[in-house]
Amino acid sequence: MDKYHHGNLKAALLKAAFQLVGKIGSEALTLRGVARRAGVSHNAPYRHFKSKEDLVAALATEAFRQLHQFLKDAMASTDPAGRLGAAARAYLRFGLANRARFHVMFHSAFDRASYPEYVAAYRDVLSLLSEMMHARGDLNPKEIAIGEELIWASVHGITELGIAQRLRYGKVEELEELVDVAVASLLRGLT
Amino acid sequence: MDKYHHGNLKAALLKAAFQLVGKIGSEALTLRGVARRAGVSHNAPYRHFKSKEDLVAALATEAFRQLHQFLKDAMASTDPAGRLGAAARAYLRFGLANRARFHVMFHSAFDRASYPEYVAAYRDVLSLLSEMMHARGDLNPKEIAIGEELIWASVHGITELGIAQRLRYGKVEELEELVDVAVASLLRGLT
DNA sequence: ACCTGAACACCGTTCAAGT
DNA sequence: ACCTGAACACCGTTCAAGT
Repeated sequence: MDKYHHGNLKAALLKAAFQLVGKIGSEALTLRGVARRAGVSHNAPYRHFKSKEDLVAALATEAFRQLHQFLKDAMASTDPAGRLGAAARAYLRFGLANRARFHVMFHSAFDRASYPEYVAAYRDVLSLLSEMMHARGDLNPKEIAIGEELIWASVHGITELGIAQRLRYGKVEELEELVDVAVASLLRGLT
Repeated sequence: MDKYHHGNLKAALLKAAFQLVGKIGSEALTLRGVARRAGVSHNAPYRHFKSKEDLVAALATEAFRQLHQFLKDAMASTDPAGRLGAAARAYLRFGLANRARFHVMFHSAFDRASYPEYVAAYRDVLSLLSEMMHARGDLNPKEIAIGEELIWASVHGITELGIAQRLRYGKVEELEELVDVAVASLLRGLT
C-alpha cells in the first residue's frame, strides 16, 4: 500500500517489461514505456538497472531461467528413452508460445560478456542437453560433442523459422514432427 | 557532378545503409544516420522510401538477391552430386561474412506481406533448395517437402548460432563440418 | 534509499519553403 | 522533381531537487 517506497519495483519493472515485449515486440520496447506501465516516472528504473541494455539483459536472463524450468518439467514427465525428444519439442513450444521473449533471449544487442548471470542461465539450459546426450551411453565423447551442436542448432532453427512463420509445415503438430525427425535422423547419423 | 539533382540517391542510400549496418549493427541503424552518411539532409530519404521500415525492407530484399547470386555461383562450380552440400556451406559462409545483413534479412520488424519484392527475393532463394531436392530423383514428394524444411532449418540454425558465436565448434571449418554432417544425416533419415 | 521534473542530444516523421 | 530547415512528439540518459 505504501506507494512511495515501492519495495518491489525491480520485479514490477521486469513484469511490466515481459508484458510489453509480448504486446509490442522486442524491437519496440522502450525503457520509458516500461516505467509508464509500471506506474513510475521515466527514470525510476535507473535505481535498479543502470541502462536499457541492463534491463534487457535481465529480461533475457530471466527468460532463460523460465526455459530451463520448462524443459526440466517436460523431461521429468517422460521416461529416459523419450526424454531428448520431449525436451526438443518443449524447446519448440516455448519459443512458439513466447515469440518476442525468444527474440530477446537470442537477438538482443547487449554485450554477453558483461552479464555473467545471463551466461550462467544460458549454460544451464544447454547443460540439460549435454546431460541427456551423456545419459544415452551409446556415444563417444566426440559424437556427443558434435551431436549436441547439431541437435541444438536444428531444433533452434526449426523454432526460429517456425516463430517467423517461414515454414510451410507451420502448425505446431507439424513443427513437432519436424523436430522429431530431425533429432532421430541426426542421432542415427552420428554413429 | 550535379550535387543538387543527385539522380542516384536511392542507390546511394542503400549503399550507405549497407555500410552502416555492417559497422554499427542492425539494431542501431537510423534513417538519419543513413542520410548523414549519404551526405543529404535528414529527410531527403523520404523522396525514395516512405518510412524507415520501407528502407529496411529494401535492404533485406537486396540482401536476399545477393544471397541468391552467391548460392547460384557456389552451385555452378560444383557437380550435381555435391551441389546441395556446396550450397549449404555457401549459405553458412554468407551469413558469417555478413552478420548484420543476415540479421536484417531475417529479424527486421517490417510487415512482410506489404513487401512483395521481399517475398519474391526470399522465395527465389528457397527455390534453389527445392530444385536441388527434386533433381536428386531418389525422393518422393512428401520426402522432398519435409526434407526441404529440415535441411533449411538445420543449416539456418547452424548459421544463426554460428553468427552469434554460440557454438563450441565455432570456427568456419568446424561449422562447415556441422553443415555437412547435418545435410547428410537428414537426407539419409528421409528414406 | 527511492522517486520526480527539467534538461540534453538524439530519433522518425511532417510541413512549408526553396531551386 | 528533388532537397532543405524548422517543428513535433518521442527516446535514453543525466542532474539537481524533493520525501
